[in-house]
Parts: sequence; structure tokens; C-alpha cells
Amino acid sequence: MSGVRRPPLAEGVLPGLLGYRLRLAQQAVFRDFAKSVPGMSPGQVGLLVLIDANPGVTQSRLAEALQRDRSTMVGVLDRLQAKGLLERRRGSDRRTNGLWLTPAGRRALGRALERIAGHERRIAARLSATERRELLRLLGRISD
Amino acid sequence: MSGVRRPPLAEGVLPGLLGYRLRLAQQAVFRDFAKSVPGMSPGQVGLLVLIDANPGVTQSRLAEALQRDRSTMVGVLDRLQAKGLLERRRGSDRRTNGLWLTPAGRRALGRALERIAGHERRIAARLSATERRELLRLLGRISD
DNA sequence: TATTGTTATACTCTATAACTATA
DNA sequence: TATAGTTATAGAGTATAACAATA
Repeated sequence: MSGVRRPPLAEGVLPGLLGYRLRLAQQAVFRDFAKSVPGMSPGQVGLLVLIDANPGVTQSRLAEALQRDRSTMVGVLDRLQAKGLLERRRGSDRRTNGLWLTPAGRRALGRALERIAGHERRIAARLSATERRELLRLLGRISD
Repeated sequence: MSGVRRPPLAEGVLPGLLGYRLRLAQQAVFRDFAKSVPGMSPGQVGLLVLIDANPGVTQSRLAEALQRDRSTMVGVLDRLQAKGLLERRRGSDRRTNGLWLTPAGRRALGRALERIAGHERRIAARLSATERRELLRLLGRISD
């Protein structure tokens, strides 16, 4: 057994900080996501959605949209391509790669989005519809 | 020049997802934090606050509170100790290390918290006092 | 036997600098 | 000259498995 009764840690100034509370919420959401959508991260699903909604988009445009360095995209895309979820096709400007989901990628994305529906229900389980809308609005005021 | 006029990327289903909007907000906050508190991450400051508020806390207790593996703490604490910000002292249960901030650690934490005050003002700049409180409350409903 | 800290190892995400091929 | 993608390299943060010291 492990009923070892330890007083909870004092959190000092942290609970008053918006950044800290946001980080805690994000970590809780991340843990539920990992259980709900095994084998894919929020970032990976986000990338697949972006490519699906912008077929032929280049790596650089994606990097710009995500505020990441070009070189960061290479490995991230390599991993998704290695799983057979996307293709790089050389563009008419032959410096560029256009990105497309493969049929397997579209199927995997569809399955992930089904799982995410349940995940979203769980994380918002303790919010009313009004509160959920209000939370989205307030988060928007922070992200610009 | 780079006035290259590109249509913004379509975001597909993402903007309707609470998890996505939370992640965007968190990333925006993280970027401002990095500019505001150079050389320290939110996680590192959080750890220093926890040790400051719980002097002598063991690595295992910290790992448990942060929901991280024991082995994860080793490297994280090594880095802060290498910067001279904390000490490990062997406990009376000689399997344990008690953790304490050094004087330099307390000074560094004080400086970081001063910077964080400005950071917090900036990220909440577009929220009224009421909205800020409401956001904290709603985030709490998500983190448990 | 169980717990604490550690090591060895591995993987993801991130960046900077330098290279290549194209434009 | 400038841009797109890549490589080499580095560092933080995360995990699992196994080990030594201690309880």
C-alpha cells in the first residue's frame, strides 16, 4: 500500500500567475490527449490538419505559420512521412516541396479527429456551453 | 523587401478546438516569457519557487508534485545546480536529497519574479480585472 | 522487499550555422 | 544575391529499464 499521507507542497506565488495556471491547464489537456490519441501528438495532428486544409503548402510557409525555424520542420515532417501519412512533391519552383496527405494520412487524420471529439468533451466536461465559449474568447485575447 | 502578400493559411477544424486554442495561448505566453526572463524557462522558475516554498523537499516529492518521472528530475536539477542556484543535501534518511536554494538562487529567483510581474501585465493587457479572474477560474475547471 | 537517486539510453522538439540547388 | 530545403550539431525535456545504497 501507499497511503503515505504527505502534506501537499506549498506552491508559493505560482497560483496567482496567469502563465502558470495556463501551463497547468495545458499539461492536463496534454495528458488526456496522449491517452485519447495514442501515437500522435497535438502538434502532429495540427500539422496534418493544416496540410489537409492547404494541399500543396510548402515547408517554409508552414514554418512561418507555426513560428518555427525552417530547419525544425524537416525532422517533424520526416517522421510523419516515415509513417506514410504525407508526401513531399517537388514544386514548379524547383526549390520548394509541396506537401500533401496520402490516403493513409487522411484516414489517420479522420481517426484522430474522432478520438479528439471525445477528448474535447472530457476536457470541457466541467464547463457549461457559455463558459466554454467565454474561455475560447478570453484565450483569444491572449494569443492576439 | 518582403511585402510578398501571401494568403493566410486555412486552419481547418483547429480554431474550434479548446485544446488548440489553449496551446496557441500557451505558446504566445511562452514567447513573451522567453523575452522577459532571459536564460530561464517557466519550468525552471516554477521549480525554484517550489523549492523556496518547501525548503528541504526531496527530489521524489517534487517529481510526484509535477507528475514527472524521478529520473527526469535529475537532469533538470543538475542544470540548476550547475548554475549555482540550488544545493542538494543528504537527508537523515540517507537515500534522500533535500533541496535548498543557495543565496544566489534566492537572488536569481527574486530578479526573475520582478521580470515576471511585467510579463504578467503584458499577457493580461487586453483583459479587464474581471476577465482575468474569470479566466483563472475557467482554467482551474480544466486542470482539476 | 521497497524506496531514492542515479545512469544508460532513446526520442521529440527546438535552434543556429553552413551547405546545395535553384531563382 | 536571395530563397527553399537540408545537414550537422547542440541542448532541453521527457521516458523506461536497470543498478547501488539504504531503509
